[in-house]
Amino acid sequence: MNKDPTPKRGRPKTLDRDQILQTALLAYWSSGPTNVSISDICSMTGASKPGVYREFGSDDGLKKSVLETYYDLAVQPLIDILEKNQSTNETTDAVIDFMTQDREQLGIPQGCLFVMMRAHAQHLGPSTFEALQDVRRYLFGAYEAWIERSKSRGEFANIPTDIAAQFIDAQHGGAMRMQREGMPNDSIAGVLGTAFRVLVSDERSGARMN
Amino acid sequence: MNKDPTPKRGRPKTLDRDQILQTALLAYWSSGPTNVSISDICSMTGASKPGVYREFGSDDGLKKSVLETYYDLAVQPLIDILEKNQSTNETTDAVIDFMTQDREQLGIPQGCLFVMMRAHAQHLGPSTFEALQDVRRYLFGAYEAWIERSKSRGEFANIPTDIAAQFIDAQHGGAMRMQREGMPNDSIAGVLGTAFRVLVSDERSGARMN
DNA sequence: TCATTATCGTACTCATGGGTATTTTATAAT
DNA sequence: ATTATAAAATACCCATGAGTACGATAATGA
Repeated sequence: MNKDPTPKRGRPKTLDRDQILQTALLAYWSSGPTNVSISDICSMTGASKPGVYREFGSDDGLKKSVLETYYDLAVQPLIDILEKNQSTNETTDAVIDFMTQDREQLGIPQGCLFVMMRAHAQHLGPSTFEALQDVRRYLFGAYEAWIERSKSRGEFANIPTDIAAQFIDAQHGGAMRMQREGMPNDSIAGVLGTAFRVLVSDERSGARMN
Repeated sequence: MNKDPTPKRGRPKTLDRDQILQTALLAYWSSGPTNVSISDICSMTGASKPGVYREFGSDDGLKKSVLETYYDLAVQPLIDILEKNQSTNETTDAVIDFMTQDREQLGIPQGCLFVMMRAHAQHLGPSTFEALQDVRRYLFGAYEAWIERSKSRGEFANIPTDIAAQFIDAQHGGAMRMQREGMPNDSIAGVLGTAFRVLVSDERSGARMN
């Protein structure tokens, strides 16, 4: 991959930043962001503690970088679904499918690291907290833009945009918690289907009566 | 109150169990159940560490007792609202009012200890976890009984009872998270009002179009 | 008065976890 | 070859937090 375009002085780096990020991401995601220590990550990756600190500065710095990685991996795809210009019903269906994918089959942990980090925000350092707020802003921006577009097509119920965005966020958080608590994905999809029915404008409701 | 009906042998107990429970309850509730140590509680109450361990056995035992206290204080009142035989719309309004009370004014912390403990379940000991499952069962029992009663009066939408119960639980969790994140109570009430609209049977909907 | 009983609280142990001081080693530039 | 540079890792520091050993103390009962 990286053919060292500018060979640097000093001892060459052997620490694998990406491997640490991936390992930490999976560990935080499956065990909870506050249940994995730097030492744990070191023993999982074979890296040394000072190596990790040289690369990420602190626990806070590592968590922040992991959250950024997670954003690209799992949040942006959700935003992409919202930005694909489908009908409101098609979008809600696609969002439900996305949230209730079979994680076992995909080899990724249950739940959502972003949602977990929000629940543990008190335990996180300042830069992770900042990154968390950024992700929140991006996501709400995407929700609100989607809602506005839906409204302009007359496909959205008469709900203030900010309230509707909060509502969607709450359903997402609830679904991710249910998934972590072991609820089957089709039950979660049932709850989400019920919830999202409220978003569709009254003339069009009944289109999804599963 | 307690006039020592059977004066016991040995040095009389000076440790104030109730004071510790109340202090721990408030501390867990406002700072998060995993952000308060036994030592913290000792310095807040003036109790000694061995005293606390004599009384509650362990950190886990204390948290379990606190959760039981919290149940009586904040969960049972919600169940009481559900069991008061009002119309479905009256009940949802009462539930929304209950969830969006001005906590500042009442002198109690934002959010819900039960919801927080669920989010931090991985950090809790086995007996607290058991108690948590008990509370969950009681609450879901109350949700489902209320839904069934509503359905028998023809006031409830055509949603499977278990799915509807999960939906209500998700709205509760979302509302409590919003409150902790500083969202104003009337906005939270707006989200809840939107959400609960889906529960009312179609013939009757429109009764609450705030 | 003296034994018995049960609680009290100081002062510990032990493990964990974030973070670092220090020495060693591998490279590039002179 | 020698010097400068940057990264490597061992072995530590320090704070915190759960949990306890143990001697002191305050009551009852004989």
